[in-house]
Amino acid sequence: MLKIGEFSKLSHLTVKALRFYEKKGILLPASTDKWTGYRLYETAQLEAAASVKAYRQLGLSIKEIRTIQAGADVRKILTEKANVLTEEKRMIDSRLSIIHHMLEDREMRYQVTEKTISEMIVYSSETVLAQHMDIMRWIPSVGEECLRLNPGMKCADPPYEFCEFLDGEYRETDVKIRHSEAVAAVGKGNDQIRFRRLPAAKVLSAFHKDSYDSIGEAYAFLMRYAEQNGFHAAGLARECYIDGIWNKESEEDWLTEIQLPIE
Amino acid sequence: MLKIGEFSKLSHLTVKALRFYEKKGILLPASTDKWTGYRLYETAQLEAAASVKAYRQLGLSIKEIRTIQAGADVRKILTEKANVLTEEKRMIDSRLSIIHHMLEDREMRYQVTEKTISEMIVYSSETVLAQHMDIMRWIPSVGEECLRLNPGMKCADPPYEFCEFLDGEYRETDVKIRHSEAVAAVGKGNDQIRFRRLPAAKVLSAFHKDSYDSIGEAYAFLMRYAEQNGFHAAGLARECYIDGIWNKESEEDWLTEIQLPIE
DNA sequence: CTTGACTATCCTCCAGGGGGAGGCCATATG
DNA sequence: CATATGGCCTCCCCCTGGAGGATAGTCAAG
Repeated sequence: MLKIGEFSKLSHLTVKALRFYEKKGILLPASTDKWTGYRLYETAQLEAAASVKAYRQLGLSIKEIRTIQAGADVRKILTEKANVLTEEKRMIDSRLSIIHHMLEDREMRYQVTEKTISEMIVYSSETVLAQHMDIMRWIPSVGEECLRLNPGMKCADPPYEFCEFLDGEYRETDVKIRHSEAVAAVGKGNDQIRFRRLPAAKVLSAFHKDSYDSIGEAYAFLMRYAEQNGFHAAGLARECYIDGIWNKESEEDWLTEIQLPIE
Repeated sequence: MLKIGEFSKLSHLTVKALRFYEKKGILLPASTDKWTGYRLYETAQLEAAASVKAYRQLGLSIKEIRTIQAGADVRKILTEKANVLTEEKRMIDSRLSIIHHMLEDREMRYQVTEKTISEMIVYSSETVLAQHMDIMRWIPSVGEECLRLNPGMKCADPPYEFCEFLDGEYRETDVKIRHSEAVAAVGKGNDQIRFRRLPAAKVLSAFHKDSYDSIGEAYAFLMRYAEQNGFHAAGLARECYIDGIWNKESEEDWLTEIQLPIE
């Protein structure tokens, strides 16, 4: 019979771990001294200890080890664990790719996040604007017309509104643009305003805090980011206006989010 | 000014997380209502929220984010993180390899663990035995002779004793064998007994619980295991006797550990 | 005025032990 | 005989990044 310290040395498990494993019921001492409370192990238990240690080294949780000891299908648990590990590995690869991408970038101006936009109902309208800056006059007019068509119409909560640029390339003039705004329910459209269900989407998001003049950089950054980190664009980028001329005086404070649908 | 729920929806961070981030000091609300205690955020903080979210998606801890915000070198932190992630990935690859190896194995009789044997002093002796089973008579005689040479000699604590088989191949007769036992200090040797410093070693370990007749399976298993999971043998396998004829009657209860030095 | 939706604080829980406090037990030494 | 040391016991707090729940106060709409 071995005291816990001796068994600890032989099994290469810490005393703490042995006590913990007893509490969790995956490695019980062969007996316990009734007077002193000392845990007493037998050499034959080294095999069981090694088994626990092997499973722990594979990353199995205490609970999983317990179910295995209770007779659960080892293959099933291991297969599940392999799937989890494969998934974790993909995650790590993705993070590593992003970190390397960030390290190559000199300025580190943009922080890209991945998020999920849930499904919603939007109304959309398209037009061609002579100049990009006309956008801030055009959007309110669309909203007003839609409200005229659908009195009492409610916007979605949280509000969500964006523009897509339909030209394949960047243009300064004659910009073809589509505006969409999320609403609570489908309403009546016309030849310009069309209601539709916008499916849920995963997007890469970056915030651009500056005047619109330099917003092209944000687009470029996001596209490069997606390309270099294994994402595939699944639609046109969405431009969401957060702070702008309507609530901030200084152009430097304007805040715009670019969302690039992926997958 | 946005209440926490609104800001939560816009930032795609949960209310709980926002409160937690405030407590940790990495994302403070722009102001707090003195009467109600309500946290109030500004749209401009969406950028900061996105930054925190981006770092969290990279796996940075709260503390790391705080040091970055405090002006620490982002590149350094990211480089360290990349190293950690690379290490984790290697670990995952190793575990996956082991799991697949286990799943291919039909019986799953042996559990292999990796452990580190620390440096120690041993005395060794070699001989050629007519039969494998003679080993249990030979080992005690070596011990006695060593004790005669070094009266009062102390064995190491924990005890560690093993045999290596010096023939390149498996043999039933004329087995060339080396026995080593760890002791507290270097002693006097002779032409048969030699003291030496055994360096620390990483080993793969498997327990064989059965009579010695089938111990070849354990060796075979361990070798195949090492080969298929990217380990490289760095010495002869060590056979450590734990339970045997000296304390267990039934051969089925005999317990032997095989340790294969690696790296 | 009521009601339901938000918000606040505070507490517990998760995994796998690590670290340490405070106390009992056994052996070895002065 | 007295004590010093070391091993063992139990109990409690700590780490992460929040999630979930209890309870109470607040806000806006009908």
